[in-house]
Amino acid sequence: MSTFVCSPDPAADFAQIRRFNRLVSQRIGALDQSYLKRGRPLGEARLIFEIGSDGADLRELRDRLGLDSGYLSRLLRSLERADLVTVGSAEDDARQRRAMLTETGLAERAVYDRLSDDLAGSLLAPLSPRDRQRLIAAMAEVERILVTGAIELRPVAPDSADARWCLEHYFADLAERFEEGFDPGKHHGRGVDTSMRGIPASETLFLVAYCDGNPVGCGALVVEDATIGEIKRVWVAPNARGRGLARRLLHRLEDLARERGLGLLRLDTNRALAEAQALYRSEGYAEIPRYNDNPYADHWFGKRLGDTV
Amino acid sequence: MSTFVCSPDPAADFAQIRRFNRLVSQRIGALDQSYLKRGRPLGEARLIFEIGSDGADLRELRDRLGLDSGYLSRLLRSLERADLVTVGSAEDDARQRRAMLTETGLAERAVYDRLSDDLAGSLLAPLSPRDRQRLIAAMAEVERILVTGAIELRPVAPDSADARWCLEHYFADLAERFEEGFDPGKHHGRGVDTSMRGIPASETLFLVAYCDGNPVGCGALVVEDATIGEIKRVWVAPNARGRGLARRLLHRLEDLARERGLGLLRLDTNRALAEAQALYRSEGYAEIPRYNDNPYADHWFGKRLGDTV
DNA sequence: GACATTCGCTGACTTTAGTCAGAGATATTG
DNA sequence: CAATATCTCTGACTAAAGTCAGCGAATGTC
Repeated sequence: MSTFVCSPDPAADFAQIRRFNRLVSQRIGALDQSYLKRGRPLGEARLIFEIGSDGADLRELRDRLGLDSGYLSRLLRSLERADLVTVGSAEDDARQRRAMLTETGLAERAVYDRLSDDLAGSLLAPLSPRDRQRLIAAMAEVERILVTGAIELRPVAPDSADARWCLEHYFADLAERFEEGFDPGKHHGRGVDTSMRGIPASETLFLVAYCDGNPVGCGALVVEDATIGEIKRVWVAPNARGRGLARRLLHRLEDLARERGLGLLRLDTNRALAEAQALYRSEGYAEIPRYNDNPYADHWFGKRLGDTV
Repeated sequence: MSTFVCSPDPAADFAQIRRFNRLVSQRIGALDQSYLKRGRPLGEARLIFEIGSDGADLRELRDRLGLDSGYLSRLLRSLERADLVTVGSAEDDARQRRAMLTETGLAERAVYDRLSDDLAGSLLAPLSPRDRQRLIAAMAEVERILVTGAIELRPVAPDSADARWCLEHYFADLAERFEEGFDPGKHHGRGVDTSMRGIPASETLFLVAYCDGNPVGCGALVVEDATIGEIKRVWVAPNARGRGLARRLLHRLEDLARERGLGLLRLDTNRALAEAQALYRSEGYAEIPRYNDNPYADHWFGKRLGDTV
């Protein structure tokens, strides 16, 4: 692998991206549109697609498609008239409404699915098997990296809904992976527990990684005193793994620690979490003696900050 | 490199393509649109972009953007009113008209160019240098393969405008590459000359490779008698090289020869054309003694058909 | 030179997309 | 229970996109 990582010519990169954008929106965008129309306004077609087989709340549809409330209402009326959709009230809140596809609507959606496959097929058809394989691989790569770029880290309150959501999944993951199982109530370090046992929130910085508004990972920095911080709860959702997100979270937490003037970061980890240990070692964390009584911890790591600033 | 070339699961490939389409049209298409609007209807913006710095015939614009004649006219009127475009008659045919950007229009287009770069930059900005490099490479790969897939081979009359266009460029290429230069008048084999010197067209099958309607390569099969054919004029435009197009042309010509029941294919080539020789050898052509008096030929190749059928 | 054809233009039209204000039903809060 | 907020729907609107028939000028054809 070559050692220089920056492209020698940013203008060439831009040109490549522009060519790509142009080609893809021409070839795929245009085809997509005409394929998906089926003699129906595009807005309605997208709606059928987006409602999906399980139905969807109007709120959700508006958010996802970026539609005006009135406009969406009108589109749904039109689809109702065509007997493709029914709109009913939600059970818990009669103000909210939920759109469902009818039998006919489901059939229509199935057609869209097939057309979408046809489109994919039409891209692959003229290619040699070798090129097909390469195309798929390159598309997967583009997708992976674009999605990676769209993930952003935001500080949130440790007791916010998104933080809670992440922690629940984190704990469920741990319960599966630890040989001894995991019970979040058994040990509470300082801060960042779902219960938050009285530690002031200002002492805990909680980051959530969002992709298109959905949380896909988290990480916390617990400020223990003026010089020492603890890294906790670094977790990445299964569908977001393989993108270096854990490392990104770790870096950001370290940056935050440096901003606060902390000189030492510590963390503990379980023997089952091999990748985590590898990550910490590769980031300059060295194994240190036990510094807490976490029953689930098998290894303790520490890293001095400041020297790398 | 793995030996199996077909993906084990076509449905997974389709799913990958659909995910890609979705992501790209969402992320790039949407951004593109909002970037390119600049408070102007999208149609007008695209038009400014498409007219380009050299101007464009209305015919061409309609084809490229898929616009109705009346609609295009109206869009241009609107741009003329804004002093961005002038529409004048073509020199040779006063019915045809040509749109040109004014000073202001050119400036406007430059802004679009810059915005397009900004968009590219916004995709790269959040990425690590390593991911940037990978993204560019993967985009280039997707582009290369998609374009390759869009190239189609069509039989045309050897004296058609497109065939002539290819041959002119082919001859110009040869003149540059042959040590001894090249004068198409000096030698005329049977068929396929620009002049066509009286050889019945039915004896010559001429293929042109088209990409988006533009010729990007050619190749001919001259049927010499009931059993022997000659491959001639295999050429690929510089901007379409590196996609295996020459091989594709050759394969198609061989298929045509087989359909006609020919048993032997021959061809000659100049010593300067090393890649061509490599191609022919890799396709099973073996060097044979001189069979014609072409003054530019240094090597003669032959391949028996039938055994590979 | 008459005739048909091509090319772009205009007028009249429809459809699609999108916006905004307010009405009406339902839920939440004090 | 009243006030307030939330959610969806309707009516009235605008802008953009697209379609179609026919006109008139320029060109090619017989």
